Amino acid sequence: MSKRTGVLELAVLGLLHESPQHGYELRKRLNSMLGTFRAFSYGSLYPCLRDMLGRGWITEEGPAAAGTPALSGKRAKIVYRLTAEGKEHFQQLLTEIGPSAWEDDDQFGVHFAFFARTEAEVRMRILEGRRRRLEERLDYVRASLTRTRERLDSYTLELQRHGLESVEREVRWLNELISSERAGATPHAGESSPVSPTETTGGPSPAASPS
Amino acid sequence: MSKRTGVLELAVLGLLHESPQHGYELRKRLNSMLGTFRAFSYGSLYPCLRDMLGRGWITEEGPAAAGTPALSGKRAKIVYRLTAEGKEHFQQLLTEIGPSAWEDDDQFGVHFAFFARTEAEVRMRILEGRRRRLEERLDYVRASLTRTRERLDSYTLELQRHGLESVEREVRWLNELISSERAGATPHAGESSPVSPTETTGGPSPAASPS
DNA sequence: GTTAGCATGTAAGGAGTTACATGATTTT
DNA sequence: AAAATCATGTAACTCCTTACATGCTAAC
Repeated sequence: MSKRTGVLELAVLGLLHESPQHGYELRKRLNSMLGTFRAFSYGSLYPCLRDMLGRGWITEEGPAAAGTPALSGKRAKIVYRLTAEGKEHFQQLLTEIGPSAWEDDDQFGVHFAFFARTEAEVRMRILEGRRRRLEERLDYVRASLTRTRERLDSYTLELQRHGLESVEREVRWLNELISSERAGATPHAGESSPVSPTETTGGPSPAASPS
Repeated sequence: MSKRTGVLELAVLGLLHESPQHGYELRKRLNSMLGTFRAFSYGSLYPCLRDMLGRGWITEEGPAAAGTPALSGKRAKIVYRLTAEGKEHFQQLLTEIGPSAWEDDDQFGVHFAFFARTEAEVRMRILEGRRRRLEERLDYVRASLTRTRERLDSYTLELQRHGLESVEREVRWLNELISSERAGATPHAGESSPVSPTETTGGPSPAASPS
């Protein structure tokens, strides 16, 4: 009984919620959705699918059954489809959020990726929890930095500075998101929001290295 | 034969290179040095120390032996000290860098933290390797983004944008560092170079803009 | 004299990767 | 028909965390 409480499961549930897929495609969509944020390998995906199958959240369809028509020739091997239990479990995971949804970088990232399916109230809780968490981290690191500044060489100091700025940027990003959420009930719910290619959009970006 | 090729070992070697310490203190210095970048627990530190002991890179001194005088009452339990082999191994790790030194976020971060002890040529190799790696990632993600943009909701898109900007920012940071290195800002090359505790140290600090 | 922090450890396990093994289908 | 890519999977291993167990010492 492996526990599988990881991010992968949530991500797979979310992707299969959109449409049934087979493993190979799933992995590509997964890594493409998460962008620079994270990447998974087959060695974790397939065992995860097997587990989810065992729990009844998904079913698999062999190559014989042709469910969806209008698909070009490509007949994939095994198509995984979300069950009713799977959908329910997904919604539960999205709603019953704990601190890990903002404490853990990965968890937060995946939760954020599915914000379009998340209730506004829950979104706000996650964004604010995340912001609080990062501000605590900033306080702590800044404090220990002022205590030990003189003992650090300039490269280490530079690493610290860059790290701090990364986190500060993420906080600013969260601030904007939170304002946006408060202002427009659901600012972007629809399609094709223009990602402004405006040259200088400030420049957030924390990412840096997750812990 | 546990392999222990991780970042922890390198970091511990580097910290013990400065001065002998006991585990508890080591862990605090570790997490304070790495700042927002990373954190370790005792559950990984102590086994690591045990391993390094077995390999002869460090020795342990019980509370009986009072090596350094002029220490206030605080008699710590076990003090770990780097051996000659340990020092050699550390220098080797810093010099014989492979791609993992720039592919892996953690590895890069810890290597960077010890740049003050790293040869200028090796520093440059790591910085440029890292930059190339990030630019490849940018290309890849940007390409797959333009292919699948319309299929993503606005939150997912926002996550992508934020991630991309994060990486772009790190590339700019690397650019500044590389320029700075080329300009010959090498602050210290040899042994026991005094790190000036000057408040607003110019140092090798590439960022013209003060934080 | 009890809470808080210092100090050292271990067992169990979580979450994933790498490298391998295997075969089908498309492209060149 | 060879090469590339699609597609599925497994075994072994890495590296670290959590939770626990245990005591010492300083502060209130």
